Amino acid sequence: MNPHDTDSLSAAFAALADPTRRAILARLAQGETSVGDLVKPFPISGPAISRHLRVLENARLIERKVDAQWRICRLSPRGLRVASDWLSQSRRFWEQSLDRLVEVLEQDGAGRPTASGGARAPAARPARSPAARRPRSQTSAPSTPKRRPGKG
Amino acid sequence: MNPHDTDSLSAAFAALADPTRRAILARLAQGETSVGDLVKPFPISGPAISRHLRVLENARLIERKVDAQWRICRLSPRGLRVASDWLSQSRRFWEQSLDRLVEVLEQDGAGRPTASGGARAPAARPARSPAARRPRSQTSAPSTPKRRPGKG
DNA sequence: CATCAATTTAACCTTTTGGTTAAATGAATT
DNA sequence: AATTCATTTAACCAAAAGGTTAAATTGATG
Repeated sequence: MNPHDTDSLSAAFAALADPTRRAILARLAQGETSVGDLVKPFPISGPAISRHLRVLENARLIERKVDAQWRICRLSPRGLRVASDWLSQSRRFWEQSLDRLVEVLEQDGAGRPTASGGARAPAARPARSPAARRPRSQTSAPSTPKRRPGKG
Repeated sequence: MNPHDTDSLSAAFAALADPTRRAILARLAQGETSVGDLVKPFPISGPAISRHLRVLENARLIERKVDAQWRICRLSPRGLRVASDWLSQSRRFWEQSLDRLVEVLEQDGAGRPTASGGARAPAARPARSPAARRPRSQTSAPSTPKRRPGKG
């Protein structure tokens, strides 16, 4: 997850988050088409579709070529691959994480994480122990301001 | 693509489109955590994170359980699976489509879609009247024949 | 019970998004 | 040159998104 990828990932997911755009992509999966033909099946105006297409293009999900006065749109594998790769990798990773979690929960339901070996699944959590649960007097610093620092 | 799936797909992709939320997910992949701990690494306020968490929850990407005054967040496989499945399926489909397209382009540049098995890749194009408007050979004839959109 | 601590809700603000219609651009036809 | 068609840009608007601070809520504790 380089900062570079972050950007294009965001663009790809944002583009995919819109049903109209997904429908456009589905249509393009059947073959390249002109903008005008893409407009037809939708109840929204040409300019609206034009902007959806720009979003898809910026996300590298489609490409356009010029054919006289027509702009022919077709799928582009790039953006899709970026998103797909991120997702499948994440999923694999998360599922490992979830597996570890399940393991831990099964083998000791009372739930003290055993910070070593088993799993760091239940990782950071307010330390709650049989004997101790004091969010207040952890050390001797009771002067915590109620208001969060924040900025203006 | 039922309307039901459409909705949750949109939610999942929209949730994934934000880098902060992806960072939260990455953090949760290392183990469940309290909201407070999730806030720490980010330069934004608690309420902001809280809202990100709600978005993730609505997208079924995380779940929360209550532990005293803490809300413990953990990954949820559902939303991720929805998005991942959609993407990998789409990708497979699109790649077939792109393959067919390449095939067509390679085997006959003049573009006879061969509506049979070959590809309906160049599918819908501005269908003009049969003999209407052919682009009379433009001044600087490019190598790729400027056949008018619409079947060749 | 008073109070602290963790989190959410409320109210507000600014930017982005998705839509509209009207005008502009560019290519092809006449 | 004028017209027509395909598409984009411009200007505008309403709703959504993401952020902030202040206040409310809920649980634990002395």
